[in-house]
Amino acid sequence: MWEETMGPVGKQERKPRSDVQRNRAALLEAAQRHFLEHGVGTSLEAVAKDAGVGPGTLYRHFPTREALLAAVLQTRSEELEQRRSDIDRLDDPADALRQWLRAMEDYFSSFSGLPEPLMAAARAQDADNPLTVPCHILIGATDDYVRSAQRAGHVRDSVTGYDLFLAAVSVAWTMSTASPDQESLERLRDLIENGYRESDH
Amino acid sequence: MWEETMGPVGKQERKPRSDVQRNRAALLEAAQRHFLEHGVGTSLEAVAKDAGVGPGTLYRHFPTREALLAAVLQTRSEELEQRRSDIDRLDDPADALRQWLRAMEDYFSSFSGLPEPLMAAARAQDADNPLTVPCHILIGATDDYVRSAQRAGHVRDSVTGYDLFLAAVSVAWTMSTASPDQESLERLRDLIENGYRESDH
DNA sequence: ACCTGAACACCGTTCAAGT
DNA sequence: ACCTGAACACCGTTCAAGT
Repeated sequence: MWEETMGPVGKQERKPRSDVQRNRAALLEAAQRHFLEHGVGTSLEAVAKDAGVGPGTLYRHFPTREALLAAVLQTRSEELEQRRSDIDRLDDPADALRQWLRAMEDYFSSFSGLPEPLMAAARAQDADNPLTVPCHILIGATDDYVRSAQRAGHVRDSVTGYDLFLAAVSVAWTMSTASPDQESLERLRDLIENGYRESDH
Repeated sequence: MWEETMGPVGKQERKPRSDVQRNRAALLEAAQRHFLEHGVGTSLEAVAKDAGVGPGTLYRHFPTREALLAAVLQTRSEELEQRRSDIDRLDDPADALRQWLRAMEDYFSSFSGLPEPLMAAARAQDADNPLTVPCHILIGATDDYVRSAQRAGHVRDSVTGYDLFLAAVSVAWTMSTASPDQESLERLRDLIENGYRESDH
């Protein structure tokens, strides 16, 4: 005695049952809180309990930890998109690239342990990984900034957006794992910047 | 009815019971195999079973996963030491530094997942972490190579051994997590080398 | 269709009982 | 002193039973 899907097309357009919407929202809210407090490896059982649902409900909504993570990251992705439109107003392409790399670092630092699954999703092979999409968007954006800075003669021709994406994830991972002092962190960023910058600038 | 420790000094000098030696050796052998096959996060229960001892015996010998890991890494550390003495025979300090960084990368790639606990141990605060000792040795060695290359004018003055240690661990982590193609890996290494190299060389 | 929660498997860690 | 293995706690994941 339940509603039928409308047509042969895969996507059923509307009418998610109200409890479904409520459960989904509660799961996302609880998951975000637990990711923030205990990192991306937090107990999913605890998330479900905190959302007031059984573990089965969590798995029905989000079949894998990555699926849940990707959904929770949606908000952060929108923040990053916002920041990107600010960066795009800058005149200096070298400055834009630098700020974009910092913005990505912040994004990668949203939850402790986030660099690991993101890095794993960055390889094109994992097409079924829900985190692959945001990764590829970021790689593409980085590539835009890199090309723009290259046209202005600020960045070596051999450097790609993928390279600097990898570097940014690495820095975020180093930050969260080794938690180096501020000076070391600055020197690490300088190292990378010197690495991609064209020498005569 | 067991043998007493000899004096008030902490370390009891000799005579570990023969079964103790055997158990320790079996644990190390099994652990190395499991670390190689399943990474540093492998099941300790399985290691104990494979060594033919109960879980309690494993914990008695190696109170933490890091302690077991540090003991298993001993062999690799000796290999690295050997490689170091080869590198020390090189004339070009820049070449020596480059080869040393590669040697460290190989060391960090001994087992999948090794970069994570090593990075965590690199911060001086974790003095009780058994992995801190090998880390500090490596950082010190890297610093020697960096200074030597700096004296020859090959490396920027602002760069430290710690920086390049962090970079090497990051590269190893990127390799094992994102497993990039060979080209990306080369470009990542180039990025770092361009980052620490003095421009006029 | 969706939810529930019991059930299963697996693992880390401890500790009382043995020798 | 050292070993054993049962015992406890915790978690991921599935699935039969409900609505």
